Amino acid sequence: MTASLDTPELDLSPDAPARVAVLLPRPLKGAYDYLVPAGVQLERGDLVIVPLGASQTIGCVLGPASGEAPAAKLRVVEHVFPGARLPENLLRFIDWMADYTVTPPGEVLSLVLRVPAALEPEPPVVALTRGPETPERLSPQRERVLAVADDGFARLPRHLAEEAGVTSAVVRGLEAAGALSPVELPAAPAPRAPDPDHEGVLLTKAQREAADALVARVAGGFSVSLLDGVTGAGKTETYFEMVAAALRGEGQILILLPEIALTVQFLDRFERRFGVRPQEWHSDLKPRERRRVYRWVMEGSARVIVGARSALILPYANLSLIIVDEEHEQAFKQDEGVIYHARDMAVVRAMLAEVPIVLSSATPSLETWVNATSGRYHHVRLPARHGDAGMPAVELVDLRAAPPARQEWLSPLLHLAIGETLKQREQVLLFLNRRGYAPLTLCRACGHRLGCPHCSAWLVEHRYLARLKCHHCGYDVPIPKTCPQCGAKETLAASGPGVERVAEEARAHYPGALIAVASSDMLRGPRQVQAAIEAMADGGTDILIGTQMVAKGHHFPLLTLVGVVDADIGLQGGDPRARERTFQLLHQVAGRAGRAERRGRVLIQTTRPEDPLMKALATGDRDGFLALEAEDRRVNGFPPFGRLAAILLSGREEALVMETARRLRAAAPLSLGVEVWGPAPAAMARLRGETRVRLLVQAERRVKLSDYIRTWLGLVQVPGKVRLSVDVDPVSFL
DNA sequence: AGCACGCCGACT
DNA sequence: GTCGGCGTGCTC
Repeated sequence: MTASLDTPELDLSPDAPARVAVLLPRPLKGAYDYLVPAGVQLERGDLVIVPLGASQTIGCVLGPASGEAPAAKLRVVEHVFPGARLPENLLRFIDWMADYTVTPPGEVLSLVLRVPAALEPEPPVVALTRGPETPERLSPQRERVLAVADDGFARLPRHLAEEAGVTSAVVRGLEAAGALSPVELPAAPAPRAPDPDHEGVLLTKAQREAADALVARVAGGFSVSLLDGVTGAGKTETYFEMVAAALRGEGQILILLPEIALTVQFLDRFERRFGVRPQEWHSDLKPRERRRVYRWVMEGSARVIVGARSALILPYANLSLIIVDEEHEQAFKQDEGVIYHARDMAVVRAMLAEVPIVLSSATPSLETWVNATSGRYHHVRLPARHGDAGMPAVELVDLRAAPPARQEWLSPLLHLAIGETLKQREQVLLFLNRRGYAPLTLCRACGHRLGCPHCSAWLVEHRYLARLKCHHCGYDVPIPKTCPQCGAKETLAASGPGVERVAEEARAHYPGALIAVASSDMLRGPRQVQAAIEAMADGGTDILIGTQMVAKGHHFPLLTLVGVVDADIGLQGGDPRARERTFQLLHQVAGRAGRAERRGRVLIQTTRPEDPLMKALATGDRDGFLALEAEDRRVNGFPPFGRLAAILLSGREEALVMETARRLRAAAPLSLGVEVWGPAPAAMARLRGETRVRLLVQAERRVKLSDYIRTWLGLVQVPGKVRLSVDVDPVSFL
């Protein structure tokens, strides 16, 4: 409940009202000062309502006022939320994150205080029971309602009306007449805590050892562990033992997952192990659920929270363990608003809360791997399960030596393998990370290429929908009959393959086979995705052609052949991190082939089989690949051996954006160990009609990059029409 | 983030 | 002659 605080008389006596600094959830420079009403004691972390301009806002007390604001401006704190105090380690985390990401602290606070309604008491749910009165004349409708209500049970008005087959107006009328009485239903009880001993688990010896190593960190203060094991080695079961150990103690456990799409299976597994579902936190929660979970998080009664990256910034009353599953996933990077990497910030949060954190992956990010091999992180390895056929046989297919037929994309070798696999009545997965039919359409008469009018991107043909689409802004037009440049008829030709086009090729070659395409635009919504996955798992599909949505998670027992149609996608452009991403993705895709009893086979089509990345995929030498990449990064001063930040300028007026970028570049202070590159067109130089230019700051590890950037940006006036965003540790280097 | 103030185009 | 476009600046 909010305690109302009356506005005191202006007090000029020696014991004038205290002043506090209140951080507001807005991108303001710093905290604002407010007066504290007499008799009220405010502590750091208290949540309050304060006046701001014409309205009110929630805020968080940081401590004594700075005293910089002129006394005449000061206004008085209006309300305080009792029992809603942000813990000190969260306040320090907000500060740390704001500093590191070059964001106003108030903007970070706004991430924490996204659910102000959770601070109010939950609105009671009112049900109706039979009341003392009985109206003299009863309509048939009213009689039916009372007949239902006569059993004495309390019902929601909506349910009562439904059961009696009347409108809610009848129910309201009876309530007004006293024939029905309102009763408040008790608030939802706090969630049942997961039971660490719900189900005994049988772990292999290796899993037991790994679990013991993790359990030993519980309650031992801050530590970082990398749980490193191939898909199927049992990483989840292993860290569940650590969760169990933490549950036996006090405190809350946060499990971060890269995306909510994977959580359904995860929640099932959790429930099997611990008897109840954990609390979920993601963007799809309904407002009421969101309020509840938030409150339980703040009270400490939610013991285990599973969520996407935003779950990191909830006000846990007593955090005791953080787990980041699939830590290498890019989905942990938030790239709008406050730009941060949830995995990195999770490590900081663990440090400030003095609790252990586990990063789990089969293909760790280079940063994490370097930290683990250098001894900064504990490296807990989980070998493949005994008796598992393990990684499939991976072969590289040199597209230069044995190219596909003209206007086809599957090489003779791959076709041979597909034929053999189908003959064995086993399944094939063809992986191509390109939606649609063709990534480019060009005119054979004049050479014109069809691009998006708003973005610097080609329009992608979707033949199934008979449309051209921009995959970056949603621009979408029917496929034109004539060339928009020269007007020639029937000269537009598809260039390059997308999944639909590979499906066309497969249909032509294997007329009897059941062929399905899995890409986000062919499967609308989770239900269709689930159906496609089930069809594949049940053997109802012979050849599945899919984008990266088929790369992860799903187990297809009959799938023994994986063909990577073009392994070179993503390696163009020269972004050093693209290599790491490509390895992770293809390694993951390769892991779909084969299971316990049948060894899988993977054919990777590439024009560069001599590339160490491709060789490492073929030999399964992940650590060798990472070591090479790490060396390359070290030599070039790239992360994690150096620091990077990207500064993105965007706006509708190209000339102004360019001019501002050049001015900004010219103003960059000279500093030892810091280099500024650019301005250069951003990866997507035009996006949704805006010009985007970027500057890159590269610094030695010892340099405090955020300080440098803050100083620098303070020197330049950026016009309002130009948006500027800072991305510290960008995921893409270019 | 909201919200008010302030200078240039299409309307009663 | 006004109504209103959103660019700019402020909120303790």
